[in-house]
Amino acid sequence: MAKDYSLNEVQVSMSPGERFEEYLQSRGMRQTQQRRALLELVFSRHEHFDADTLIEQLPAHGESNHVSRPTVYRTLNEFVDAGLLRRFSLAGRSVYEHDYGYPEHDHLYCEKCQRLIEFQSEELTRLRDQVAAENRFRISGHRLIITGRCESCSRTPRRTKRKQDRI
Amino acid sequence: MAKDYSLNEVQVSMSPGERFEEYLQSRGMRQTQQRRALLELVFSRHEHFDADTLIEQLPAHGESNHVSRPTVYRTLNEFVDAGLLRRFSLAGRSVYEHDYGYPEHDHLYCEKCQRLIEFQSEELTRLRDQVAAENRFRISGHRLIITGRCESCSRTPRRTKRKQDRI
DNA sequence: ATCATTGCAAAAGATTTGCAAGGTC
DNA sequence: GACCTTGCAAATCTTTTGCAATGAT
Repeated sequence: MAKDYSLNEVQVSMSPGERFEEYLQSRGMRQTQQRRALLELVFSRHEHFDADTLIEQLPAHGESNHVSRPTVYRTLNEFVDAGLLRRFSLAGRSVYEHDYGYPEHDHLYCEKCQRLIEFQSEELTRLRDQVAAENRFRISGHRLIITGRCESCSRTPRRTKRKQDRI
Repeated sequence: MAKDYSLNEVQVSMSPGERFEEYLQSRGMRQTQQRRALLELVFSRHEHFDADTLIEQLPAHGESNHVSRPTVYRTLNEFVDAGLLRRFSLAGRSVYEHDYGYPEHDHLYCEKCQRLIEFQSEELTRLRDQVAAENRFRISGHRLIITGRCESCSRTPRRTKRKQDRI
């Protein structure tokens, strides 16, 4: 299910931390405890996450390395700005994933277990470029989400009624 | 820019109104002034819209055929449920478009003028089905959004800094 | 010392919900 | 008349912001 990260890794010269440091310096911004803690947490694993999930995984309010909610949001925006993370909207909220050093890919989204499964397709890139050319459109990116049920959830009876999905 | 609706129209036996009526009856729900007004407005033109835009286009508070905000949201959910409208998330809010009787398509999204341009691609459907098959994934639908700049916005200098997009 | 950053509280934007009054079948 | 719907107000959820205190360079 999870893609083989190393096989398709894009060549990068800096670690996410180094790249972020450069980003901060170039803008007169500062290294802080909070930014370091979040960078570490975010790049400690390769998963999709939203702001709330990230906050849950942070040390609790009061413990060291805790980061307040507004700062989490602020820093996620910085990561996106710095090209470290990519963001997209799913079911009404923002979902984040690694961007820096990670190959372009798209997703299968299981409406039952809510899991995102990655896949890569060069054909899609070609198709995308062709459509854009036909429409004289200057591409900055794309996002394909195929919705449905993953293999294991297909074996299960119909899902129970849940809050309507807003893809 | 706008697709030729009639050329690719899917064969349908009922009008949106008839279909919605059937949906209501089958669930013991009622025809109301508000549902009629919204159905009429929504199917009077083929455009993408969000709840707020729709509300702006409704008769003002006090005039006949006005519909309250909560009822607009409730009814949009019903339209989606009834298969009349399709919904997706763009820049943090829900966008709606005709579904019933309208062919499957995808979008180019101009980050500058925020316009959605439709396109159809059978190749994409094939690609999607193939990816799903490879992952033993049972498809219910998909959504491809190509972001960038439309032709006319490409001729313009860089866009001014705006609230970050959350595709 | 200067100026960016944080946390708090509060605001803001989108959407939903409880409930009493009103409308539809 | 039964019971679904509406509108209002208020709640909820996600994300942002003003501002005084704190921290980084």
